[in-house]
Amino acid sequence: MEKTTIKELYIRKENYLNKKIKVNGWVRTVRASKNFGFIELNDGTYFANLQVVYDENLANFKEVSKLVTGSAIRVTGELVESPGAKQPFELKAESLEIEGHSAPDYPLQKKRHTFEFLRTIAHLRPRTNTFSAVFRVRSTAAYAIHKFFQERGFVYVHTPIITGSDAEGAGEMFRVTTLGFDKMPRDDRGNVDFTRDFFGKETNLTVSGQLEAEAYALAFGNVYTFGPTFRAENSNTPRHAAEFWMIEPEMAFADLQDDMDLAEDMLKYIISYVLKNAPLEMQFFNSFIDKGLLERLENVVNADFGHITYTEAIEILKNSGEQFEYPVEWGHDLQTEHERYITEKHFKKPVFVTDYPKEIKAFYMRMNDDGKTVAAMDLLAPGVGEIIGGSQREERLEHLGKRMDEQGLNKEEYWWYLDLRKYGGTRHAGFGLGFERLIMYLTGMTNIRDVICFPRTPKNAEF
RNA sequence: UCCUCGAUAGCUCAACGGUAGAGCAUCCGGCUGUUAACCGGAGGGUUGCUGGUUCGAAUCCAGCUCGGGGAGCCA
Repeated sequence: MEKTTIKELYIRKENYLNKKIKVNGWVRTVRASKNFGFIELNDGTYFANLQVVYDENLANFKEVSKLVTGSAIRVTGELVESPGAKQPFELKAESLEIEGHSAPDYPLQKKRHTFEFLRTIAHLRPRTNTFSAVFRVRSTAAYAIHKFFQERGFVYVHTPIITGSDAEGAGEMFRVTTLGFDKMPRDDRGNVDFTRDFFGKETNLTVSGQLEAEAYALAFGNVYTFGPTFRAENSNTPRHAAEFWMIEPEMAFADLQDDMDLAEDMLKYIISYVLKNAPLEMQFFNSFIDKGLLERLENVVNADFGHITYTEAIEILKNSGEQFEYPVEWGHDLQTEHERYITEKHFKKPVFVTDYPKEIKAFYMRMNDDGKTVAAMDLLAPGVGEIIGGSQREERLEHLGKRMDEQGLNKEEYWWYLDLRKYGGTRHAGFGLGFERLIMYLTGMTNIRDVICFPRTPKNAEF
């Protein structure tokens, strides 16, 4: 007999009622009496458990009554209407095989756990309702991203994980080496001799696939990356991880406005897709994690995102009458409190802030005609702050070289990046979306460690 | 890295200078329809670590470790 999922039973119970079925799953709890008992069974496909009723007719009745939470079992029997009020049906067990016993010290109990504790058992937490929902939504959102870009003809590019550029400018990097730490080869001046290393040069884990994506955009037109990214920053916040996933589209023959249009379309598409394809999970989050979640997401889908320049943002903040901890002044980067005011209080919806002073932005962003600002955009969203950062790239070789000089970058190391401007350079633009931050936004989860299966953060690489 | 709060049984918490407790979980027993089942019993602790103050420290003080929240860096 073919096995059935518990989700299938709930969705199409009329197909199974009063018929013999077979299910697999893990025991959530056992309520045993002298001559019969109940098992709450969960197979990871649905929030609701399947109530299994068993009695002395089971060959292994005594053993079943002693099952410990967490045990893996297979049950065959008839699905019948339940006399109990709390479930529409139940499985009357005819045979129950114990696939894997659980030890008595199984750490998950049927009562509520803190997320902090569950992080210490990251290998078991996917068996809880919350994490079951989080990682199903994560999977759905990942699919939605591919679907969005593929439907628009974007080419999926796998940029390297190991990079030879040691200054992509996006943050501290993890070094990749096969050199032994106890006897590092040294050159004449006592520096580590990387010519003896595996790649013959210093290499690191990537902090961004953007530069490589630009090369492919200037061949395919529209491309996107979607892969792991690594930052060695000592960031101890609920929004940062050392290993995370990032989506980086890049479009040739596109300017900043095209870039923002794409970002807005993409966000709305993903949200709509997840709302439609993971409705149970989204209702769960709305009920137990974040009461205003569905309303907020539906607003985002229906709202036209706000657009202001950095200079306008400074004016709004100065005229707000708010007392900010950090002073508002043209030329300083917007602080978290400033971003929150703009998106949560002033606009009450996602807002693109554009045209930042060149001093506070990366070298590759395109210089505006005013000579003071660059064609950058940050998308600020209520609740999570900066969710997307992007720009139109500097395609003019002279301007790019000047900016690299200003920021003290070694142009020789970027020879191939500069070549892209030399051989048929075009207007082009792109952005980066932190996948985990998107998942946080979609689920209402407030800690990035709870939307990554096995999160890597400073002092934490267990599992 | 800075600021701030915290760490007591497997989990969630109480005890706040005077004998370390409860609920759940676990183990044993009872119970013929349970619903975070119920009833009875049992085991379970170097109170994060190190030092100090005190007749006496889970409790007060210092340092350290780890964790939460906020900030910076950013996605």
